[in-house]
Amino acid sequence: MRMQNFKIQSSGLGRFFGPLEAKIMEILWSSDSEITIKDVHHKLDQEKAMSFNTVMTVMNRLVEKDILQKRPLIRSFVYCPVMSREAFMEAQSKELTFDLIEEFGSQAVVHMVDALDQVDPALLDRLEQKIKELKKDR
Amino acid sequence: MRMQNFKIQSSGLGRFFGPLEAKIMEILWSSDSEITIKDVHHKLDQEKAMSFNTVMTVMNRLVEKDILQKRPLIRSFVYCPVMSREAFMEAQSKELTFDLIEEFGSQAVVHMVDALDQVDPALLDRLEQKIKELKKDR
DNA sequence: CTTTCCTACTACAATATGTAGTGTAGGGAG
DNA sequence: CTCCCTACACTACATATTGTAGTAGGAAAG
Repeated sequence: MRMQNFKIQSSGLGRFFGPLEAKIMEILWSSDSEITIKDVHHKLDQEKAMSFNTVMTVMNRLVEKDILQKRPLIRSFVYCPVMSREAFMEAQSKELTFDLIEEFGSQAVVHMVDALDQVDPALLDRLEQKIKELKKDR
Repeated sequence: MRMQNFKIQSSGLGRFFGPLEAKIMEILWSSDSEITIKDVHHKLDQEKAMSFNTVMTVMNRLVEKDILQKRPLIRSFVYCPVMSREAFMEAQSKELTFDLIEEFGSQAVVHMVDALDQVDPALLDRLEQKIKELKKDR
């Protein structure tokens, strides 16, 4: 699974997926086990009328992109995410953090401190601690 | 100017622009003053044959996206970036760092330490110092 | 054997980007 | 004063991504 874009304007899953894709992933990750298109369609259809085929197309595209797996079952298929939501978020966080530092280097460092301070100052302490831990292990 | 995407797979300006857009911005930012489509086309054309109109279209799209400015001159137009390359990178770095922390919170913090350590350990010291500075000012 | 249902295939719209042709207006050459 | 050249505007087409959905086919169920 290889994400292409981090959308700057969006938030949450919308940063990585289209709007419908995001809703579908939300449903997949919320359901504990494997799930059929029918199930997903049923949930989406309650919010907004939508063709079964629309859901199927998008889900199969997610399979092509290695974000979902598709397994044949009796007379049907079941779908499930290749990664858990947590693993996905973890992987993206890692990838993006690396990219950010590769791309912007020390510029990013300055902004990190500001950003952490504004979003949640407690994270600053956490970061300071993490740095100390790493240095101690040397 | 509002960028939409940060492309995870690319690097440099290619993270924010299409391939041709990136080359054009490269040229614009390399030239110290205002520049015509003709100039840009001339430079690009040496690498790879390309229509004047292709360059014009892409440059005018960049104007629509508020990335370039276009000023009428005698019998022609001159183009220049709305922001310097430095300002652009600075703005993107800031935006993305904020987004990253908003989106991933403490998860990002953990990855930051790892990423900094791998990309350039000296940045870790810089970060530690920055945190101390901020805390002292309280 | 027919109906129902799921899936595959196909198709179309909108947006983003790369690519380029045609049309046009106005300044400069003769 | 007329004609041409050039730079620009407008239009068009290709590919990719995403949302949307119709149609057709096959298999199961009755």
